[in-house]
Amino acid sequence: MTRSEENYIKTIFHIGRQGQEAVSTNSIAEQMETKPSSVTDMVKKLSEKNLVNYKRYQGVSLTDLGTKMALGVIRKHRLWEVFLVEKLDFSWDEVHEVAEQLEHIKSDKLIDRLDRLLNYPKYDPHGDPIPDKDGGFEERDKKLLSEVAVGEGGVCVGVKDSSASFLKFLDKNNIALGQFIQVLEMEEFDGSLVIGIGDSTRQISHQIAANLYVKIKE
Amino acid sequence: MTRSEENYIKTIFHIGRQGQEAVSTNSIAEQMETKPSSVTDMVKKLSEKNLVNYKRYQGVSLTDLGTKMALGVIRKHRLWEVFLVEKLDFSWDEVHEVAEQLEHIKSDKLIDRLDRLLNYPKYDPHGDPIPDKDGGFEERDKKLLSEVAVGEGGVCVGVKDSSASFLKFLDKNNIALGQFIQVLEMEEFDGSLVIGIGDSTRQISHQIAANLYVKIKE
DNA sequence: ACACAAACTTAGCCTTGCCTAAAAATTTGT
DNA sequence: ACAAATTTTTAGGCAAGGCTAAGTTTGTGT
Repeated sequence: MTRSEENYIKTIFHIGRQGQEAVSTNSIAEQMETKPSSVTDMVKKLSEKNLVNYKRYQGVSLTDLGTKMALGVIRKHRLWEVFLVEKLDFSWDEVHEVAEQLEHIKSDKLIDRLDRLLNYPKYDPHGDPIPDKDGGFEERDKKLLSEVAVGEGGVCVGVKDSSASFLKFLDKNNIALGQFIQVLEMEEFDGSLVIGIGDSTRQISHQIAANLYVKIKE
Repeated sequence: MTRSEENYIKTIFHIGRQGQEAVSTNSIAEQMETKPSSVTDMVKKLSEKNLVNYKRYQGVSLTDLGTKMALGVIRKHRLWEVFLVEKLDFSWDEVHEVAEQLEHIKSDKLIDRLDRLLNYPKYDPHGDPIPDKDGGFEERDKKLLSEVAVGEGGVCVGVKDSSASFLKFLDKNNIALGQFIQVLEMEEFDGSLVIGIGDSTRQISHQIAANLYVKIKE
């Protein structure tokens, strides 16, 4: 697979995750910052290589082979992200861009050894699961903070939006994975929350809460 | 610079090192396993970008800017090689291929942090010097084993040929960087040597000796 | 000195991956 | 149900980086 093919497959996988339907040409184009006509071209090529199912005007979905390839690229991406944070002290808002490049390096041995060096991590710095060698992975049992009942709380285990700006906001407000967050109040009017982190409390907008995943303590 | 441009610049640098003359189109083509006509095309492009000096039919040489770029790529290549050996337990015959891919990753922060992780190494696993951030590097004071006088010896500090087959041969014969090698005898007829390594002695061909660098003990 | 070989360049073509403009299919609103 | 809006595809082009075949230029041998 070429670098470009890998990027398409990966994008189709990501779009396909939220909504089992066939993925539309336009959504792929938008996500990849390219034009729909380019997507059509590539999708035909991927279809010939048996990586996607494609019928004109009907959108695409990954074949089993395509899914396996996508998981391979995602595994690499996320392992490199862990490497950058754990070994090179990158912050979690800096890793994506570089990992986008590193994910295309072709060497099974490299990625297996990297996995070992990092001690077989299960989640990347944003809390997303890292597929294993065979493509298996377990999504963590988690909930958006915006859906947690007042009075309850949980450990922060991931972010939905992993844009640099959101991640930087979290850093500024001392919110990080592993922290216990408690929902103290919820404002009816705009859905904003008062949350407790450690000894302090903070007010956060609904937007923020709707992009933070927590794991409820049973 | 594109990946391809980087490869050309790097190749021109390497060929230029042994013989200060302008580098010929054919030698570049041969080294890169491409055709001379392709080289001409690319060399024109590099010339327009002020990376090489080029006059039709007269060969090319790197400009200062080109040299700086070449050293940047070589720095990355060699640092990644150290990483692969030191952190991922690759053997020295396996690193080149993967480093050829990794050397094109674009991130200054990445390479500086990698340098730090590896503790600012001065030499790669084959004994070649690693340029620093500004392109400075010191070639080690060294001698080919084939040129060492009988009775003398030195510490093995590098290889001239770093092909996988040669490196594997050295592994098989327990020859590695850092080892003390003594020239015990030299056969007039074919230039082969009897050498001492640790407690044992071995016979090696002139070919082998002419590709091993040692540093003479003063 | 000059013919010929070797080295190099040019011309024209190919593939990949992208683009714009225009046509076709599908979906939507009433 | 059917015209309008939207989505998707097709057609035709472009730049990068390669290739082959056919010139040029340079260098060499006698």
